[in-house]
Amino acid sequence: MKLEEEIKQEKFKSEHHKLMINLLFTSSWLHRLQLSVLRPYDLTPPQYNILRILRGAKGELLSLGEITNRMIDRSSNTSRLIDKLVIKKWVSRKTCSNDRRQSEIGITTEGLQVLGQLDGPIDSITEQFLFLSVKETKEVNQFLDQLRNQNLNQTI
Amino acid sequence: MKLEEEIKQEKFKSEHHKLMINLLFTSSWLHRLQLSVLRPYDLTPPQYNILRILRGAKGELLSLGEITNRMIDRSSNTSRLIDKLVIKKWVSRKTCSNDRRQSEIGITTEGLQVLGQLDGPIDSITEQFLFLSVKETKEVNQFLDQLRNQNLNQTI
DNA sequence: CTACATTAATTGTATATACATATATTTGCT
DNA sequence: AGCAAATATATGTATATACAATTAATGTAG
Repeated sequence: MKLEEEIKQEKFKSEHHKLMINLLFTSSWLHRLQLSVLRPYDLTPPQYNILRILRGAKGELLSLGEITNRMIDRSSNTSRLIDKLVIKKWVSRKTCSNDRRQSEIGITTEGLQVLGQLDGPIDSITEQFLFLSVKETKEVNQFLDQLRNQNLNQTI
Repeated sequence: MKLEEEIKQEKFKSEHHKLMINLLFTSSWLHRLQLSVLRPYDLTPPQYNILRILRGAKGELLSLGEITNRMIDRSSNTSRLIDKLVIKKWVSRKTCSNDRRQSEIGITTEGLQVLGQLDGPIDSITEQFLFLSVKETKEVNQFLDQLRNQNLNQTI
């Protein structure tokens, strides 16, 4: 369905305005898709994001701040998210000995196993994007990167 | 900054995978932009969305379900959001006399006033999109509409 | 070396979503 | 009419974000 039908709005003020709403709407849809894949594994999207970041670090331990910097949603409350992952034993956290304000966070073997099981299902979400050519995909990526670099966003 | 720099990830598995992350990341950025504009008016994005829907109805009263259908975020808990807007006196709600299960919800004069004050600031967010040509904007819109209509999403 | 600012992380509280369940009303079947 | 199914909304509880404030450790200026 076109966005107009989805949200029952006959027309938008401009094509640009529609694009803004479309981005938010589509991302909400994508978020629900993620949820449905992660739910059987007792993971939420931000928790999954953290596990992916830690796996990507290839054994290197990361501080909480470093994880936050790498997250898709910057406003995540990483501290409490890590708490929950530690309880599930998918993540380890200990105080950094050099700087005792920091913590050293890593993914456990169990955490890696859960991620492994999820790789397939998550890839199948990515496959939804394959109807776009690589060239088109690059163009949309470039557009999004540019969008975030207009004047106004300096203030955010 | 390119997404790679934003989330400190050197490279993505594919351009399509980057696009998926980019959509989520950019929408989160857009969300924070909205928050910063709405905050001085004591509104949140979903509450603002509801006011916009009611203004768009041009005086027609809408049921709670109808509002939900028109929202950007379908999983919003409209019932409790309306509660808060009623408390602020920006929205009115009464039981529908024909079908007492439904409610008839409308925007108040005060609600319209708040919206009026916000039109400028919100438009300035939309202006961030103007660096794209109308043709390109249409293409991205079409892409997003198509994306949501691949096989998998039937299940969601 | 002490006092003050800075930094890293945690915590408190309000708002919102996710999902299941409950309540009230209406519809439809016999 | 009587009763089950369907519909519209509300509520309970867990998770997460938003923003402010706090705590603990470190850095630094004098």
